[in-house]
Amino acid sequence: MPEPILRIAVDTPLRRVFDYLPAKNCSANALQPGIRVWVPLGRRRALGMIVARTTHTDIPASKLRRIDTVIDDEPLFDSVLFGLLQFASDYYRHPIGEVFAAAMPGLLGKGAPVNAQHSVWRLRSDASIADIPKRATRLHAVLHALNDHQWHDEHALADSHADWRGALRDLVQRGVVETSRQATSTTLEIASNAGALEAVPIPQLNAAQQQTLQNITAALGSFHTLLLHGVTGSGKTEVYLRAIAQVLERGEQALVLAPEIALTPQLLTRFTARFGDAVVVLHSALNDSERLNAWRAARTGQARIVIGTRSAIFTALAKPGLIIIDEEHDASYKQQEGFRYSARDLGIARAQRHGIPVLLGSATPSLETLQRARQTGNLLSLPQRAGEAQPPTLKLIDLRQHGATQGLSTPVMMRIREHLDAGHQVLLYLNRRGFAPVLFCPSCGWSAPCARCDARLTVHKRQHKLVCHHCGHEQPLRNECPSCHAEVKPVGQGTERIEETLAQLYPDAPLARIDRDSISRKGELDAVLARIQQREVKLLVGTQMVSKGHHFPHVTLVVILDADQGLFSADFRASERLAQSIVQVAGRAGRETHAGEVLIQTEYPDHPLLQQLLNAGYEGFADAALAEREAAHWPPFTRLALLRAEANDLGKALQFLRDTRTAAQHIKHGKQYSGIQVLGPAPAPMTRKAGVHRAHLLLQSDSAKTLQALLAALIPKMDELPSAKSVRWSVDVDPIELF
DNA sequence: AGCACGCCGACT
DNA sequence: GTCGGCGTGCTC
Repeated sequence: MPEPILRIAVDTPLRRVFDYLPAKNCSANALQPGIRVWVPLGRRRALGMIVARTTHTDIPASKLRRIDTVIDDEPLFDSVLFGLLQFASDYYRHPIGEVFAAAMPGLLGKGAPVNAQHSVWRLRSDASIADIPKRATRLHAVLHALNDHQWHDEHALADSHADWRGALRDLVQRGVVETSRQATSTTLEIASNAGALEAVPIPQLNAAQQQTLQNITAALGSFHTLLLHGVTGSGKTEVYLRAIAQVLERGEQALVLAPEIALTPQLLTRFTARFGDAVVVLHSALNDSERLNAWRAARTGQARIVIGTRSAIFTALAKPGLIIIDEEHDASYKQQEGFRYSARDLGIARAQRHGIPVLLGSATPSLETLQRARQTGNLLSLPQRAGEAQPPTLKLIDLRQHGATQGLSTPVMMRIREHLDAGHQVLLYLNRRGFAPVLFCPSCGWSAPCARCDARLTVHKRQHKLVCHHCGHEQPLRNECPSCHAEVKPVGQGTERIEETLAQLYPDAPLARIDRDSISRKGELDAVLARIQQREVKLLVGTQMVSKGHHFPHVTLVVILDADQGLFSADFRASERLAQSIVQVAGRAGRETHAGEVLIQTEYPDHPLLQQLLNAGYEGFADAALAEREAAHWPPFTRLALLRAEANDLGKALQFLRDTRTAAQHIKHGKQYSGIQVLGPAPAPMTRKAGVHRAHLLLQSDSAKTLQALLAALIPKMDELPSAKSVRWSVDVDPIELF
């Protein structure tokens, strides 16, 4: 009988698998899909994942090599997760080996055992105990404990002698005792202790929360995609906690995804206060072994609740019961380089494969999710704030009518004063860090450019630097124009400048700024948040960082300093993002007893987007935006794939994409790919970034299926194009950034 | 991605 | 005379 052939995914950027012969002295049954192996690849050894067994290969026998070592004795991923990863590799057109590598903690990718291990010892069968002197009581004490010739662990030997470790070391050295490592067995606790740990009373659910929870409970046990559209402060988290308690009652696990920025200590405290050490967290601050331990705990079922960021969607789970994706609209769920997956979309696919519900929560759902929920009817709403809190009132401030000095209009300045005088806190939002976005010469019109990007340098006054926010390049701040030697001026507003202006206007009000420049370490953010909580800070200015996840219960006035950045963008998603930002920031206001006030500064108060948002809320905006998307054939009514190319000169990138376009047209002619538009190629909006020139080709399709079929045929052709050699290119399926 | 091979410039 | 620059090609 011929030897089986193993198809193995290796961690390389190659879009194919490799065939190998079984390892020597290895039972064929040990080689199952999902098992990791070490294989020779070229001149190196690589970690591979068995994806299939066959009996036939087209690879000539002379080229076939043998698996080196089999790492696992059971598959790392269960069949559902394994299938999901194969699907993801297919769907996102990313090399399968890299997909597997991305799905496991780093140490597993380096060959670490999947199960926790501990040392064990036993008496060697050929041991000659007679040679050990009688007076060596320490050694004999340990030998006595080992006299049944079985493997013993630390617990079994610890009582034998005070220095049992030293004795074992000696016995191993004498060749009397042998040592090994055994998998640490774990017991899956099915009994739930949900609620038992809560020291503080569990809040009562209001009627809407109760209804929502009932709907989620009813969905447990089968696949549903549920959208929980709950306004800020409506008590989504409490609903999650109650739903999770139900999942634990069923003896199942819950997987909770959140954006990194929303994984605040407060949120984690809420989970651990309710569920104790049943919770594990997977976030960026963990080191490799902590991450592996959390992952193992989830896989064995010891951890009943897993909270994590994007990549946690790949956590192996012993008994999954519910997937929750909080802030599902957040762009950070889409990986923006390499394996460009969406954790939200894979979360839905995973739930479907497990036959469990997935709960997508947001105050500002993505249009994709909203459209899906409207079609399926699985829309759960929490339209009101929980408790006493009132919704904030939104008002536009017409900058053409009022003008602004240093970015602040007169009505805004007055309202800030009034709120401060009433003893309240004020939050100002500006999504632009630094002092000013441009350093300008009024005499000759020069403005400081980045040498490597098609962008202006941002003025950072305090650090006395000019910084490119796209490539990180820095140079000293200058006062003089390099071409005409006139004095140069910072133009426009950044958070640093607003902070300075506020300090001058309200010298009595303690001030804090929250952006990437003022907060470098996570601890600093917590410290500032604590000062705000304790009302030591009265004025708060910040970027996106302040708009996500944090609660500012004493803030009664929110000012959106510049609403106009997203109004006229070429990117069809810009208006959605702007609406989400406005609603999210507005949600920071008035979360306690005082009603909040939101002032939005704009040059375009009549803009339909702002009008819809003010008059009809996020739902009204979404209706209008969806109608626009449908008319313009944008997602969610079509599907996109973006082909990006970069090269040291733009011509090469464009030439490659023109060749790609020709190849795509060719494929389209050969088969039935109606409903696919090939748009471009075109230079990227910021063509030169960090010294490389970038261009795009966009594929737009009526259906995901045809788009997939076209990509499947097109990508191998792209690999073979001669013009591919001088460019770096990548595929982005369901892109969210079109540049 | 690694990792080699291979063919042209500045150094002990 | 070598060390080493990164273009090109291959990995079952």
